[in-house]
Amino acid sequence: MSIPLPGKQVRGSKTGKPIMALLDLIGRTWSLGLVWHLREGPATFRELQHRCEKISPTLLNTRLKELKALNIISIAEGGYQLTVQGQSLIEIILPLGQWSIQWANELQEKTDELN
Amino acid sequence: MSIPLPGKQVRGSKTGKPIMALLDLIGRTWSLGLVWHLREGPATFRELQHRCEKISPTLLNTRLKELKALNIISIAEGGYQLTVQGQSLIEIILPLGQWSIQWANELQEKTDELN
DNA sequence: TCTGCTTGCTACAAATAATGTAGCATTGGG
DNA sequence: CCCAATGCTACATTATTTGTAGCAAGCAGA
Repeated sequence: MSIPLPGKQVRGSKTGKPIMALLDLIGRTWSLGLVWHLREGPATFRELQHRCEKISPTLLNTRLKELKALNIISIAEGGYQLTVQGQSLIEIILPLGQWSIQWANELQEKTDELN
Repeated sequence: MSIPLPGKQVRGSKTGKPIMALLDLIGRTWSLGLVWHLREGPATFRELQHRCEKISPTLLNTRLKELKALNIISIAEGGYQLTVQGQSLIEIILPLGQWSIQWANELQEKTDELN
Protein backbone atom coordinates (compact mmCIF):
# COMPACT_ATOMS: atom_id res chain seq x y z
CA MET A 1 0.00 0.00 0.00
CA SER A 2 1.49 3.35 -0.84
CA ILE A 3 2.01 5.99 1.78
CA PRO A 4 -0.97 8.35 1.97
CA LEU A 5 0.71 11.64 1.18
CA PRO A 6 -1.55 14.68 1.32
CA GLY A 7 -1.77 16.07 -2.17
CA LYS A 8 -1.52 12.69 -3.81
CA GLN A 9 -4.43 10.44 -4.61
CA VAL A 10 -5.49 8.60 -1.48
CA ARG A 11 -8.34 6.41 -0.42
CA GLY A 12 -11.40 8.59 -0.43
CA SER A 13 -10.02 11.49 -2.39
CA LYS A 14 -8.60 11.88 -5.84
CA THR A 15 -7.04 15.18 -4.98
CA GLY A 16 -5.55 14.03 -1.69
CA LYS A 17 -7.31 16.43 0.62
CA PRO A 18 -5.27 16.40 3.83
CA ILE A 19 -8.08 15.05 5.96
CA MET A 20 -8.58 12.20 3.54
CA ALA A 21 -4.91 11.36 3.56
CA LEU A 22 -5.05 11.34 7.31
CA LEU A 23 -8.14 9.17 7.41
CA ASP A 24 -6.52 6.81 4.97
CA LEU A 25 -3.50 6.55 7.23
CA ILE A 26 -5.55 6.13 10.37
CA GLY A 27 -7.70 3.55 8.68
CA ARG A 28 -4.79 1.18 8.37
CA THR A 29 -4.41 -1.67 10.77
CA TRP A 30 -2.44 -0.71 13.82
CA SER A 31 -1.48 2.70 12.72
CA LEU A 32 -3.32 4.67 15.34
CA GLY A 33 -2.69 1.95 17.90
CA LEU A 34 1.00 2.44 17.41
CA VAL A 35 0.73 6.15 17.98
CA TRP A 36 -1.40 5.46 20.99
CA HIS A 37 1.20 3.21 22.52
CA LEU A 38 4.00 5.64 21.86
CA ARG A 39 2.20 8.07 24.09
CA GLU A 40 3.75 6.17 26.99
CA GLY A 41 7.18 7.15 25.78
CA PRO A 42 9.84 6.04 23.32
CA ALA A 43 10.10 2.36 22.58
CA THR A 44 12.35 0.00 20.72
CA PHE A 45 11.11 -2.29 18.00
CA ARG A 46 10.70 -5.24 20.30
CA GLU A 47 9.19 -3.10 23.01
CA LEU A 48 6.58 -1.94 20.54
CA GLN A 49 5.80 -5.49 19.56
CA HIS A 50 5.23 -6.08 23.20
CA ARG A 51 3.05 -3.05 23.84
CA CYS A 52 0.86 -4.01 20.95
CA GLU A 53 0.44 -7.46 22.45
CA LYS A 54 0.33 -8.98 19.03
CA ILE A 55 1.54 -7.50 15.80
CA SER A 56 3.62 -9.13 13.14
CA PRO A 57 7.10 -7.70 12.74
CA THR A 58 6.41 -7.35 9.05
CA LEU A 59 3.49 -5.05 9.57
CA LEU A 60 5.09 -3.24 12.45
CA ASN A 61 7.98 -2.33 10.24
CA THR A 62 5.71 -1.26 7.42
CA ARG A 63 3.74 1.05 9.68
CA LEU A 64 6.83 2.49 11.28
CA LYS A 65 8.15 3.40 7.86
CA GLU A 66 4.90 5.08 6.91
CA LEU A 67 4.65 7.03 10.11
CA LYS A 68 8.26 8.08 9.79
CA ALA A 69 7.77 9.21 6.23
CA LEU A 70 4.76 11.21 7.32
CA ASN A 71 6.69 12.82 10.10
CA ILE A 72 4.55 11.53 12.91
CA ILE A 73 7.23 9.47 14.54
CA SER A 74 11.00 9.53 14.40
CA ILE A 75 13.73 7.26 15.52
CA ALA A 76 16.43 8.22 17.96
CA GLU A 77 18.44 6.66 20.69
CA GLY A 78 15.99 5.05 23.00
CA GLY A 79 13.89 3.94 20.09
CA TYR A 80 10.93 5.21 18.18
CA GLN A 81 9.14 8.24 19.48
CA LEU A 82 6.52 10.76 18.56
CA THR A 83 7.64 13.87 16.72
CA VAL A 84 6.27 17.22 17.74
CA GLN A 85 3.55 16.71 15.19
CA GLY A 86 2.90 13.24 16.46
CA GLN A 87 2.44 14.67 19.90
CA SER A 88 -0.02 17.25 18.76
CA LEU A 89 -1.94 14.48 17.06
CA ILE A 90 -2.03 12.37 20.16
CA GLU A 91 -3.32 15.30 22.13
CA ILE A 92 -6.33 15.52 19.91
CA ILE A 93 -6.93 11.86 20.18
CA LEU A 94 -6.40 11.44 23.87
CA PRO A 95 -10.04 12.05 24.79
CA LEU A 96 -10.89 8.89 22.92
CA GLY A 97 -9.74 7.02 25.99
CA GLN A 98 -12.52 8.47 28.09
CA TRP A 99 -15.01 8.34 25.31
CA SER A 100 -14.43 4.66 24.74
CA ILE A 101 -15.11 3.88 28.37
CA GLN A 102 -18.42 5.62 28.30
CA TRP A 103 -19.23 4.01 25.03
CA ALA A 104 -18.46 0.58 26.44
CA ASN A 105 -20.76 1.27 29.38
CA GLU A 106 -23.65 2.34 27.25
CA LEU A 107 -23.23 -0.63 24.97
CA GLN A 108 -23.26 -2.80 28.05
CA GLU A 109 -26.47 -1.24 29.30
CA LYS A 110 -28.07 -1.75 25.95
CA THR A 111 -27.16 -5.40 25.98
CA ASP A 112 -28.46 -5.77 29.51
CA GLU A 113 -31.80 -4.27 28.59
CA LEU A 114 -32.34 -7.06 26.17
CA ASN A 115 -32.15 -9.62 28.97
CA MET B 1 -13.99 -9.82 10.69
CA SER B 2 -15.97 -9.83 13.87
CA ILE B 3 -17.35 -6.65 15.34
CA PRO B 4 -14.93 -5.18 17.90
CA LEU B 5 -17.09 -5.26 20.99
CA PRO B 6 -15.51 -3.76 24.08
CA GLY B 7 -15.09 -6.55 26.57
CA LYS B 8 -14.44 -9.17 23.94
CA GLN B 9 -11.08 -10.03 22.52
CA VAL B 10 -10.10 -7.48 19.91
CA ARG B 11 -7.05 -6.61 17.92
CA GLY B 12 -4.51 -5.34 20.39
CA SER B 13 -6.13 -6.56 23.57
CA LYS B 14 -7.11 -9.94 24.86
CA THR B 15 -9.41 -8.44 27.42
CA GLY B 16 -11.09 -6.01 25.06
CA LYS B 17 -10.17 -2.79 26.76
CA PRO B 18 -12.58 -0.20 25.38
CA ILE B 19 -9.89 1.92 23.82
CA MET B 20 -8.51 -1.09 22.03
CA ALA B 21 -11.91 -2.06 20.73
CA LEU B 22 -12.29 1.48 19.48
CA LEU B 23 -8.88 1.52 17.86
CA ASP B 24 -9.66 -1.78 16.22
CA LEU B 25 -12.84 -0.33 14.82
CA ILE B 26 -11.21 2.87 13.68
CA GLY B 27 -8.39 0.94 12.10
CA ARG B 28 -10.73 -0.63 9.60
CA THR B 29 -10.88 0.70 6.11
CA TRP B 30 -13.40 3.48 5.73
CA SER B 31 -14.86 3.28 9.13
CA LEU B 32 -13.81 6.65 10.38
CA GLY B 33 -14.26 8.10 6.93
CA LEU B 34 -17.86 7.08 7.00
CA VAL B 35 -18.40 8.78 10.33
CA TRP B 36 -16.62 11.81 9.00
CA HIS B 37 -18.92 12.06 6.02
CA LEU B 38 -22.02 11.61 8.12
CA ARG B 39 -21.05 14.77 9.91
CA GLU B 40 -22.61 16.61 6.97
CA GLY B 41 -25.95 15.10 7.79
CA PRO B 42 -27.98 11.96 7.18
CA ALA B 43 -27.42 10.11 3.95
CA THR B 44 -28.87 7.23 2.03
CA PHE B 45 -26.83 4.25 0.98
CA ARG B 46 -26.19 5.62 -2.47
CA GLU B 47 -25.51 9.07 -1.16
CA LEU B 48 -22.85 7.62 1.11
CA GLN B 49 -21.26 5.81 -1.78
CA HIS B 50 -21.13 9.14 -3.45
CA ARG B 51 -19.68 11.05 -0.52
CA CYS B 52 -16.95 8.50 -0.15
CA GLU B 53 -16.09 8.96 -3.80
CA LYS B 54 -15.19 5.33 -4.09
CA ILE B 55 -16.21 2.52 -1.81
CA SER B 56 -17.52 -0.87 -2.77
CA PRO B 57 -21.13 -1.49 -1.80
CA THR B 58 -20.02 -4.70 -0.16
CA LEU B 59 -17.73 -2.95 2.23
CA LEU B 60 -20.04 -0.03 2.76
CA ASN B 61 -22.71 -2.38 3.92
CA THR B 62 -20.32 -4.27 6.17
CA ARG B 63 -19.17 -1.10 7.86
CA LEU B 64 -22.67 0.23 8.24
CA LYS B 65 -23.66 -2.94 10.02
CA GLU B 66 -20.70 -2.70 12.37
CA LEU B 67 -21.28 0.92 13.16
CA LYS B 68 -24.95 0.24 13.75
CA ALA B 69 -24.19 -2.66 16.05
CA LEU B 70 -21.81 -0.46 17.98
CA ASN B 71 -24.38 2.25 18.30
CA ILE B 72 -22.45 4.90 16.46
CA ILE B 73 -24.88 5.28 13.64
CA SER B 74 -28.51 4.43 13.20
CA ILE B 75 -30.90 4.28 10.33
CA ALA B 76 -34.05 6.30 10.05
CA GLU B 77 -36.09 8.01 7.41
CA GLY B 78 -33.71 10.16 5.50
CA GLY B 79 -31.05 7.53 5.72
CA TYR B 80 -28.16 6.70 7.94
CA GLN B 81 -27.19 9.18 10.59
CA LEU B 82 -25.01 9.57 13.63
CA THR B 83 -26.43 8.56 16.97
CA VAL B 84 -25.90 10.78 19.97
CA GLN B 85 -22.79 8.77 20.70
CA GLY B 86 -21.66 9.05 17.15
CA GLN B 87 -22.01 12.78 17.41
CA SER B 88 -19.95 12.98 20.54
CA LEU B 89 -17.31 10.92 18.79
CA ILE B 90 -17.24 13.22 15.82
CA GLU B 91 -16.85 16.18 18.07
CA ILE B 92 -13.64 14.76 19.44
CA ILE B 93 -12.39 14.03 16.01
CA LEU B 94 -13.34 17.25 14.34
CA PRO B 95 -10.04 19.01 15.12
CA LEU B 96 -8.34 16.48 12.90
CA GLY B 97 -9.55 18.55 9.98
CA GLN B 98 -7.42 21.50 11.03
CA TRP B 99 -4.58 19.34 12.19
CA SER B 100 -4.35 17.62 8.85
CA ILE B 101 -4.04 20.89 7.02
CA GLN B 102 -1.15 22.01 9.12
CA TRP B 103 0.41 18.62 8.81
CA ALA B 104 0.11 18.75 5.04
CA ASN B 105 1.80 22.15 5.02
CA GLU B 106 4.69 21.05 7.12
CA LEU B 107 5.20 17.96 5.03
CA GLN B 108 5.21 20.19 2.00
CA GLU B 109 7.87 22.44 3.47
CA LYS B 110 9.98 19.47 4.34
CA THR B 111 9.80 18.22 0.80
CA ASP B 112 10.64 21.64 -0.57
CA GLU B 113 13.72 21.89 1.58
CA LEU B 114 15.12 18.88 -0.15
CA ASN B 115 15.03 20.67 -3.50
C1' DT C 1 -51.49 -2.52 -14.85
C1' DC C 2 -47.43 -2.11 -17.51
C1' DT C 3 -43.18 0.19 -18.08
C1' DG C 4 -39.06 2.42 -16.62
C1' DC C 5 -36.46 4.42 -12.99
C1' DT C 6 -34.18 4.57 -8.47
C1' DT C 7 -32.65 2.48 -4.23
C1' DG C 8 -30.71 -0.80 -1.04
C1' DC C 9 -28.22 -4.37 -1.09
C1' DT C 10 -26.11 -9.34 -2.25
C1' DA C 11 -22.92 -12.52 -5.04
C1' DC C 12 -18.72 -13.70 -6.21
C1' DA C 13 -14.25 -13.72 -8.30
C1' DA C 14 -9.92 -11.08 -8.44
C1' DA C 15 -6.67 -8.16 -6.19
C1' DT C 16 -4.42 -6.52 -1.92
C1' DA C 17 -3.15 -6.49 2.80
C1' DA C 18 -2.10 -8.74 7.33
C1' DT C 19 -0.33 -12.73 9.98
C1' DG C 20 2.86 -16.06 11.71
C1' DT C 21 6.95 -18.41 11.79
C1' DA C 22 11.62 -18.80 10.76
C1' DG C 23 15.75 -16.96 10.70
C1' DC C 24 19.75 -13.79 9.58
C1' DA C 25 22.98 -9.96 10.40
C1' DT C 26 24.66 -6.93 13.86
C1' DT C 27 25.88 -5.37 18.44
C1' DG C 28 27.41 -5.72 23.15
C1' DG C 29 28.81 -8.09 26.98
C1' DG C 30 31.57 -11.61 29.50
C1' DC D 1 35.38 -16.50 21.11
C1' DC D 2 30.60 -17.43 22.57
C1' DC D 3 26.11 -16.23 23.95
C1' DA D 4 22.09 -13.46 24.08
C1' DA D 5 19.35 -9.71 22.52
C1' DT D 6 17.82 -6.64 18.92
C1' DG D 7 16.15 -4.95 14.48
C1' DC D 8 14.46 -6.51 10.81
C1' DT D 9 13.54 -9.43 6.23
C1' DA D 10 11.52 -13.65 3.71
C1' DC D 11 7.81 -15.93 2.45
C1' DA D 12 3.87 -18.85 2.52
C1' DT D 13 -0.83 -18.74 4.48
C1' DT D 14 -4.97 -16.47 5.55
C1' DA D 15 -8.04 -12.53 5.74
C1' DT D 16 -9.84 -8.32 3.94
C1' DT D 17 -11.11 -5.17 0.20
C1' DT D 18 -12.44 -4.15 -4.44
C1' DG D 19 -15.08 -4.17 -8.62
C1' DT D 20 -18.61 -5.56 -11.44
C1' DA D 21 -23.00 -7.43 -12.14
C1' DG D 22 -27.33 -7.65 -11.07
C1' DC D 23 -31.72 -8.57 -8.37
C1' DA D 24 -35.88 -7.48 -5.53
C1' DA D 25 -38.80 -3.84 -3.93
C1' DG D 26 -40.90 0.61 -4.21
C1' DC D 27 -42.67 4.38 -6.78
C1' DA D 28 -44.30 7.55 -10.58
C1' DG D 29 -46.36 8.20 -14.85
C1' DA D 30 -49.04 6.60 -18.92
